[in-house]
Amino acid sequence: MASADQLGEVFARRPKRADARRNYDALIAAAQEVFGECGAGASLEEIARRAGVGIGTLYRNFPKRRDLFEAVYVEEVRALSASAADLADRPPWDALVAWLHRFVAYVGTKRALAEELVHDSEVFRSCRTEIYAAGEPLLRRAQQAGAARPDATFDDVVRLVSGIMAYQFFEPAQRDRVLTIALDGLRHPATPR
Amino acid sequence: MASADQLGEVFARRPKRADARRNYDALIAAAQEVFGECGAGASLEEIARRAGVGIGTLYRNFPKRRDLFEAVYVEEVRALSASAADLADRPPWDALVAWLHRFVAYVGTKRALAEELVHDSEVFRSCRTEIYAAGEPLLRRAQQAGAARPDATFDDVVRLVSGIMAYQFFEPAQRDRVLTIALDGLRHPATPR
DNA sequence: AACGTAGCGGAGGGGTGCCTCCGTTTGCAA
DNA sequence: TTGCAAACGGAGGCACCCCTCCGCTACGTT
Repeated sequence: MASADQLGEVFARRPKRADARRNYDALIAAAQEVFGECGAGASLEEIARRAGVGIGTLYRNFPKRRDLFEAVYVEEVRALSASAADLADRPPWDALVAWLHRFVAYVGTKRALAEELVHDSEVFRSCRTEIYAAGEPLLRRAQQAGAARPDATFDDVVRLVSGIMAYQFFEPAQRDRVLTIALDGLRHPATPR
Repeated sequence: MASADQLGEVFARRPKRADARRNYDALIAAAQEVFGECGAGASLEEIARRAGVGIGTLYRNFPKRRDLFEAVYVEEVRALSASAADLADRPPWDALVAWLHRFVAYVGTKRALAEELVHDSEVFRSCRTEIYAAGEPLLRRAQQAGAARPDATFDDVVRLVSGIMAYQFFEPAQRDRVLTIALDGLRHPATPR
């Protein structure tokens, strides 16, 4: 499967020597932080600084800015994709909603990166495939059970939810209220009107 | 009213001499473009370049980056706020939906700016007030007519819609489909479940 | 038509980030 | 323990951006 290959390939770039791997991981963690705070244009030197390594080390591991994006991105996708498996035994609608809740955590960091990567990246496409492979069955199951409207595609749902969550909510209560409204729209059958 | 004062004040900064006003307007138009493309961190020199004026002219009109943000922002709010009046004679639900459609155009540019301005800006607060004054009656009217669920606040609706629209949709058809799902959630009475 | 001044533009100094290159350090295999 | 290849780090050259300053331009008034 193409997607697994791509993700595995990125993962395999991880260096083998102990100190090198430590630095590599520190860089990804720092990048996750800094990209989250400053967006995709964040300073690479700041990332190296925060990871406690020299700028040269950053460039050896990630020769291009995009390489760092991809590594961070893949890291998050792995976690998200893995979490879909736990939900198989829940009722269809609940499983979908629960997974979407995990999805939003991932969207938080993603926003800035995605805009950068979306243009043309094999890795981005693979990640997309990976996520869709994890989430789409949940939607289909909910639709077959009559819990979700049949005219929504999984892509629609992703955009619906991620858009809402990209906004900062100062009150968690409001975030849940807004998500509820959106999910009510998803739950009901196609608008009769 | 505080909000009108604030917006008027920004508007009054517009210079009087013909050539100066031309430049001022060109700068705002260019800024709208460039901020839209590059986000809030866009290069001011690029903006001046694209407006066809010297960098000095930019700085005379907008001494601080924030001043330019505010001017762009106010410009959009004026247009949006004005457009609410046209909708008074439409049926409640249709009026709300129509206004929200105009709202999304405004959100496009806003995204990056808002994050910058939200921190502490009198102007930002005024604009918020202005928009809410324009849109909230539309929601209330729809609620009173039984077309919109009563437990949604206007703030909820704003976040719901702006979040969705902040995403880039390559296909307009999909954008409409997603918006329909969300608005269906808004239309139906509170989830019985 | 003539003039005073508001407005113009862009050179230039200071700062920051990008990326390369190479002398030094260090993990690990023998 | 020793040796060497892999990995490190940061100095430095280049590019771009921010913002100020001042000699020049041209608008609008009289």
